[in-house]
Amino acid sequence: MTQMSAPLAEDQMKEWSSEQSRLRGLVIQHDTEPWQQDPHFSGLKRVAGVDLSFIKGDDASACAQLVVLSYPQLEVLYEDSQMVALTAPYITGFLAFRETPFLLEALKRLQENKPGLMPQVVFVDGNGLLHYREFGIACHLGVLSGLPCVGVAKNLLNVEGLAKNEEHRSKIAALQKGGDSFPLTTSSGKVLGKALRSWDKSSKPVYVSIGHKISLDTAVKLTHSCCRYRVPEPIRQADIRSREYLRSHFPPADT
DNA sequence: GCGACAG
DNA sequence: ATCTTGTCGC
Repeated sequence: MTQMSAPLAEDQMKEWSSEQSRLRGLVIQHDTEPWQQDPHFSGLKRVAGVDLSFIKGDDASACAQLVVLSYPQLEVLYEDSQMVALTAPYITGFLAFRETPFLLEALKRLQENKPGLMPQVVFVDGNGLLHYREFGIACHLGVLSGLPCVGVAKNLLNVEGLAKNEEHRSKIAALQKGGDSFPLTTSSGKVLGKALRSWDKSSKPVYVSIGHKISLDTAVKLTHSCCRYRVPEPIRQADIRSREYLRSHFPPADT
């Protein structure tokens, strides 16, 4: 009889690593949709954002959020908040194994309840190809859902020589206005993403990378076009609404 | 060995 | 991710 046992953390990470390497080959790094070819993204009507928010002392309970916004108006057309019980811990490089299952469930609910509102592209809070094994959560969600995805991280993941060193800070300082960007090139010369000044009033950039079914330049341009503030509106709305859900359903513990 | 490390 | 108010500036 085959015995199953909870793998040690290190073995679990090895399994996850090979899973990421396997799925990495399924990522499509070019524009596959008609609207992506158009200078003004004509034909793009719905963009989504996903995020998970947690309660302070509980890292196992979270509110999984999916929002669909109109484009280019960026008004919320659909919202889904769902409390979920996470099983996987947060380990840098393996964020997808912790959060993706619940994001896929949210997309599934959308498909069943409002199929007409299925998004044409999903913004994910985190990285895509800008990852240790070039398969961050944006790629993971993209490959498993089949939807075009863009990864937008608020902090730089230190992969293959990328770091917030002097040279990096210098390049950031050179970003003059919203829309300006520079490539994030690894020590081996590969471009894994771009640092983007998402709007005029932010000195701190966001890190954009390919998730699935979109080119890097299109992802950067689209991200900029979805920014009212530093963080793309779809992700920002998902964050705001999931936190609001927690505030109203799980009031801070009193004395 | 030490530090760094998406959310 | 989360703990946290006001404050300075456009």
